[in-house]
Amino acid sequence: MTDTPSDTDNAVPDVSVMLCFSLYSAAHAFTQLYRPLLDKLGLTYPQYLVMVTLWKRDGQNVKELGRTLFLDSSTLTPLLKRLDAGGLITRTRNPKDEREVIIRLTEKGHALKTHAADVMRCIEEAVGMDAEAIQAIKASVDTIRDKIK
Amino acid sequence: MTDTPSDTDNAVPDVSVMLCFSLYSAAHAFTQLYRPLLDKLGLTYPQYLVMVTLWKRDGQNVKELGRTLFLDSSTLTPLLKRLDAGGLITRTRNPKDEREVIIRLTEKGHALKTHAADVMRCIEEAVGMDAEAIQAIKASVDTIRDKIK
DNA sequence: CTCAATTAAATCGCACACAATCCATTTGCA
DNA sequence: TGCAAATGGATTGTGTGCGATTTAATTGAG
Repeated sequence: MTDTPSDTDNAVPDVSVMLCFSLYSAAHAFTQLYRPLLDKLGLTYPQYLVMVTLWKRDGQNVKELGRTLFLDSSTLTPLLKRLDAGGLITRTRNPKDEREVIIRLTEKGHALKTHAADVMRCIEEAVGMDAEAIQAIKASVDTIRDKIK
Repeated sequence: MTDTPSDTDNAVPDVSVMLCFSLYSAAHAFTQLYRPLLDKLGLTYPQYLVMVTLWKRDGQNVKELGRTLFLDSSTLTPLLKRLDAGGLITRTRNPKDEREVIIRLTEKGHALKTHAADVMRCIEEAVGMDAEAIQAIKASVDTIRDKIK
């Protein structure tokens, strides 16, 4: 029996060497970074992602939003209800196909886009890397995500 | 008014160009990849991270686990209670400092380590990249996480 | 034309995350 | 020594995520 300090087992990988943990903890760190900024807009981070998606293209249904964000209706429906309750969006059935629910920005929801520009600037500043370096990392991460999806 | 297809606003960034979204979606993709493998062990992904940490070094308190995993007691306490209920760990106050709760693997918790090796092999195979490429990406992601922490 | 298969949302149950707060123990300084 | 500050966990409340199931609308094969 070798007596190592604090019972360390060197045959077992630490979480710190696992790529999945890097992504897990980095994603959480970003959520934390966004939180104080988004608090001012009354949004959570996933709600912000939905708003960004709608600012880009208004009038999408739940399925389309889900394809973009990799989320399904069991996550989106309650989230969208909260945005609705906050007066940022409306949810109406598509008359052409009553199965679909079309999400549309309200005036208030549209107006919030102005403040979002500040948020993005703050994030860029916090990351503090040039656009090329960021895009290179992003491309690598996307490659892995698409491989395991 | 330019009439673009589907009301697309090109002045707004899509989530697909945001690094934070890449990390967010890649982290979720990993959780999905792990799920069927961990289901066989009766673990969730965060529970697995705790077990990996304990397999590496047994007998840590909640604070230490939290520092490693970037989680606090409000997340860890309920999670550890579930591992306790599942017979994988024990939770006992430190007699030297009654504020601390020491987490120790049970026989059953220790035994699970054997199966974990299979899990890791499956994950590596699914990612399908050489160790060097993975470590390069991991290093970049860690750099960003540490910058924004 | 009809009814079974498919599709889109919603619902339910469980397990994270995390801010805010509370409680018990320990520490440290006046 | 005594007591306020600090520390480690636990608790509460809100908001995701997601598997499994349900409901309603549409589609398509016979």
